[in-house]
Amino acid sequence: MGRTKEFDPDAALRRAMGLFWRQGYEATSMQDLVDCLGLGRGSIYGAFGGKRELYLQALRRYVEDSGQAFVEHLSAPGRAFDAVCGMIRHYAEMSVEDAEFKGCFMVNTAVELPADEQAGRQVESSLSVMETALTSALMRARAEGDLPEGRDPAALARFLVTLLQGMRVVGKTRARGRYLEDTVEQAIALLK
Amino acid sequence: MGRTKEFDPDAALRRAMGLFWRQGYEATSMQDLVDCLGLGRGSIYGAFGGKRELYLQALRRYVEDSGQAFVEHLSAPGRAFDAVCGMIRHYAEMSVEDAEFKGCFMVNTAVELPADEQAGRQVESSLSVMETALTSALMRARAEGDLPEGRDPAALARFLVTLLQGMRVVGKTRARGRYLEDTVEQAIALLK
DNA sequence: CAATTACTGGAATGAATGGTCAAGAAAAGG
DNA sequence: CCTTTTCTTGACCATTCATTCCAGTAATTG
Repeated sequence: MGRTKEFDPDAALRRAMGLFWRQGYEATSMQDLVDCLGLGRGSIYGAFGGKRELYLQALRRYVEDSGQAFVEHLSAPGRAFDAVCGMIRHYAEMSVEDAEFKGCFMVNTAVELPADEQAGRQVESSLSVMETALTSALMRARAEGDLPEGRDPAALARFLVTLLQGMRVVGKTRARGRYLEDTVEQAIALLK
Repeated sequence: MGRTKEFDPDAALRRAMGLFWRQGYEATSMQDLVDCLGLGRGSIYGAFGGKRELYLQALRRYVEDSGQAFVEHLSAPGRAFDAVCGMIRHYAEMSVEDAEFKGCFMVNTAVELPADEQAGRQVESSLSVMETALTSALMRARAEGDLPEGRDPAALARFLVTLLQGMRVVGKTRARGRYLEDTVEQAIALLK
């Protein structure tokens, strides 16, 4: 019933995500979104609600997508220990290759909107996914004999979650190269 | 020669710092600043320039003050190793006690304004101060026999800088307690 | 005590903000 | 085909934005 949408809401959400990710919430105006999405204001409000609702939907999408990729990486075939090390290296590579200094959308949100309850819930869910995936990977690594006895996989996982967020912050500075190289090296040394 | 200022520019800058720190750059309006500083618009523009100039001056002040405190903590009398551990614990405590979820003004800036050259320079100078102070503390710790042989103080310092930034990010979430406790514990275990 | 100089506080500015709305267009159901 | 329902477009709204400006005021200098 009724007229069908002319645009792809999924593609529009993806574009909005990129814009919010690059510019942040406050620095992005509805006019920016109109220009970027190629839609009229009315269409955006009709499809997504307001600016904040659009942001939250974009964030949700980011959290789901990146969370899935995170879990997949850590549960890939092969030794879990190598997967964990690979993840740490991957974070450094992502940051160094990030020419736009976008960083991580989730970290950006945690920093810019710490008081927003709904955004906060998504940030915490993202951290939780990382924690769980890392914990189970580290438990597997221990079973595979790659993790020294006496190490607590859950505590180590939370430590790594914190460290990865730090890499995303340092990755937004121009001095990131020096910091990230050594961070990767030292973190991996810790695990051994 | 002319009328003297009725307000204390230093105190005003401090108040502005608190406001930008709490709210971020974009989310803080000149009206907010007028209300918070208790000054007329003209006085603010006359004393500090515009909004961005005021922000940069507030940031500079933060970077200088916190940098000095950082260095002082690490060069206090006593074993350097304990000072480093104390600093890690201090970061966790600061974050947990931060009822307003302000986080670190420098981290907030790095995340919100990664493309601003002047802000970036101050962020990098802040990281550099931390790196230097940690490196020299770790060298002292090694000389005092508290750091295992074969550890590279400079690389370890850069690793710790990254980790501390991560603690500030996680510290802006409501789940910070779990993460920070384990992060402190694991980081100190790494040093031993 | 002038004259000078700089600070003060609020009015005024035009642009930009997020959000609404109505008129028209297009698709689906009957 | 006609009605119904939704979508699209762009004009429109009140509000807020950063900044400028100016008339009034106070302190210092000679």
